[in-house]
Amino acid sequence: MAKNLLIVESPAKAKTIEGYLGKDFLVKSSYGHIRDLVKTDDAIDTEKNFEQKYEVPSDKKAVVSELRKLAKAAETVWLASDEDREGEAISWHLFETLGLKDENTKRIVFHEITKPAILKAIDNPRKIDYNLVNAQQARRVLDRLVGFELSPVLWKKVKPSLSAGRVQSVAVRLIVDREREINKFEPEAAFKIVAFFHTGKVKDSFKAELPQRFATEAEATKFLEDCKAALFSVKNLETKPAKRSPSAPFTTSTLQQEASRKLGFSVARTMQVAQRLYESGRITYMRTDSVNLSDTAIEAAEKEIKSAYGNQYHKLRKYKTKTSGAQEAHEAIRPTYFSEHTIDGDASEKRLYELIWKRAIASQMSEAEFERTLAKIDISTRTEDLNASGEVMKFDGFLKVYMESLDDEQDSAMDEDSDNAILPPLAVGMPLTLKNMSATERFTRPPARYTEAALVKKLEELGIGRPSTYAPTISTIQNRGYVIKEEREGKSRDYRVLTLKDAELTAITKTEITGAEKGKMFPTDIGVVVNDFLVEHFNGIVDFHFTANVEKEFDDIAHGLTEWTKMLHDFYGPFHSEVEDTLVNADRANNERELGIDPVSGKPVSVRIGKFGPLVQIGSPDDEEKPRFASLRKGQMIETITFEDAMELFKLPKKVGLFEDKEMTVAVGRFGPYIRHNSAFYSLPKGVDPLDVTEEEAIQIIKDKRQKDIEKVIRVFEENPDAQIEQGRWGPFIRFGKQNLKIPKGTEIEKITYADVLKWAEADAPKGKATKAKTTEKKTVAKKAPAKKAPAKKTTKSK
DNA sequence: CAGTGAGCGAGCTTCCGCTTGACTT
Repeated sequence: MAKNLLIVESPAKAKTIEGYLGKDFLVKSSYGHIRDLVKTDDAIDTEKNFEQKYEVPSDKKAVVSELRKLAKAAETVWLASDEDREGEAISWHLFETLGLKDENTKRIVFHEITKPAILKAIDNPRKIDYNLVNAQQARRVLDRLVGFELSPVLWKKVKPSLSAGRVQSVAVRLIVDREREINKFEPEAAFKIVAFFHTGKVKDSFKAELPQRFATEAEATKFLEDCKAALFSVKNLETKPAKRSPSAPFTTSTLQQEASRKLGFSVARTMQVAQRLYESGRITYMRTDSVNLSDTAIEAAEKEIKSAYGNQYHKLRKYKTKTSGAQEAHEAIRPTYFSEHTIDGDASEKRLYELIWKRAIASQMSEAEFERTLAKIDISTRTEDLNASGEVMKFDGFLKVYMESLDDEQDSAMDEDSDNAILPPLAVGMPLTLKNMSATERFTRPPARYTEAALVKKLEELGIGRPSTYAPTISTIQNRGYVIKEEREGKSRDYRVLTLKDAELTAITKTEITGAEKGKMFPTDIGVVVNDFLVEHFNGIVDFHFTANVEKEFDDIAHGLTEWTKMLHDFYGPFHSEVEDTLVNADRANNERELGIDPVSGKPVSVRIGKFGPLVQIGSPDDEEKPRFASLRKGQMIETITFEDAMELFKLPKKVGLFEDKEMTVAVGRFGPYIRHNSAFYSLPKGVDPLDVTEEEAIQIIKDKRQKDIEKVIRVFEENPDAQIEQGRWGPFIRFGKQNLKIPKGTEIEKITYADVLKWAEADAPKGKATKAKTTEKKTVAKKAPAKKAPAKKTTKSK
């Protein structure tokens, strides 16, 4: 048995460290936290100084009992969890749960997994820092109190099963606020002047722009008219050197942002792929807020840069974390071996690795150097000057490997086409020939909607959430139905273009699509209702600075300046009163709004959240005649729907005629417009307006769909017409009544018999019972598991 | 992907942060 047991948080880390330490050390992992507050409402006794009830969750029991056994046998136990609040608490929980003794327990910390760092840590052991542990307890207890007191208020005042919390509710608020800014936004039009000149040789033409814009078409026209007979010349030339520096290596948040922009990954996908790279030893730990590189990494990068690109490309750089609240328990995300420019693996692993490699390498490279030229062009008939700018790269530096892409926000702040073209040789006083000039009507743009990654960036700026929770938070707010990531169609908009060419002025109207979105975060009506409710009654909690403020107090606790229970008392007293008060006094929230009066019945038309989502309604339940109802469609919201749009909703579902003696009905569902016929669904092709589908068109759509279905069938089983092999998206599968069966790998399709199908269907039917039986040790678990299953399934299915 | 839309009421939901697999589609 080894003399020393060293416990870290992650098994991959344990493996690496074991290699550094040799035979005397057994290195094991706790797999994160091993204890947590019990899941029931009595986890914290607010009357007794916030006394907590902890338990080892069932999935951690095996880990804990193994560690306990090993700890008993070891001479010394080294607690090597991360050096941050959570890590310190993990060490403390291990100490308590494993029944460790002070005299043979040592607490050590390191910020990088390198041999010198580990050895140095072992030479400098310390004791558990109870101030830091208390700070974590305060954090944990506060989050539980907030989450488990606010959520039930929502169940009572809005809808069951909703949730609220210090992090998720602010994330939703950001999205709701942004949506409102966009709705409120009124674009302003202005005419932008762009001209193309040459110096005699037509192929040397270059672009110039007027820095100011004209508010009206009349002013723009006047400008172009003035330019008809004008003489143009170079008035001023200025050449300046410019430099661009590389970005710091990746943290979790910046990796998520770049992977989203450059690879189109969701934050969850980025983390999944990064996890695989980490586990296979390709990269360092992927949940980090630090931009720091270890000395060994900096040296390795230097060596690689010098040998691959030359000495002039290297520049030693150390980065400082700007994010407030960063705990820097790890290194930045970097490749383990800089010499590996690419790796084996699937496509997404390769692409993400390359991104990480390039960013880390570039962070140790020299600046890119440019020469930027700005030319001012005189117009003889006007006082304004045109600007032309060009950029020549003198030295590529880090750009040889890595170019960071721009955010949407930065994007819209910049001119769409302010490219860095090359200017031909120019001299002051040189006359210029105008090729053409245009005045194009351009509109100011509303603030950009959040992508998942942009939301993570914002949360990080506000100090809300941690690297390990960004991706889960983004998932939570979508799973709760507060926000939805989707595609929305834009609207077309006309704009004017005036062109001056060969001393002739022409004007045309063009059309563009504006406001189309893909993969952006939109609030849902329920998200809006919950947000407004929380802002009205619990503004302190959903305030953007709440986390930053309590973090300061946690820091004070960590430094021994504040008693953690006092901090919680001061918070909980007023908070709990607010909860009580809201439960008694607040109205139910459904964001009801009256839109107008139905001209046919004379009854009021209103919109609100109903039992099954947002709806419009004509009349009220008090009327003798029952009210009429219709659900809102994709992209429509309670807050913004117009009376006209609401009235349109009552036109569907609509009967369009008969086919095979059965009625055909057109309606709009969750996945778009469809025809219902004989209890089957046929979606309408794109671009067909559900309101004016004719009987003939509907019949054709049904026939087309049937034809396509027939083409998909590979084989039908004679024994049962409900059993057939079909070509699916990912290959053939068996449709057996309502069951979809996988075909086992290596099976020849020709040889499948009906008996096989019956056998596979049988095997497919009952699921997941074996695994559940194992976890029924505790009464609470046994009671909860089946009850949980049923409603959870329903909600996921109804999406 | 329809239909529904009140209120009654048992028993359920819920937080954030630290880690991986074991699940399904």
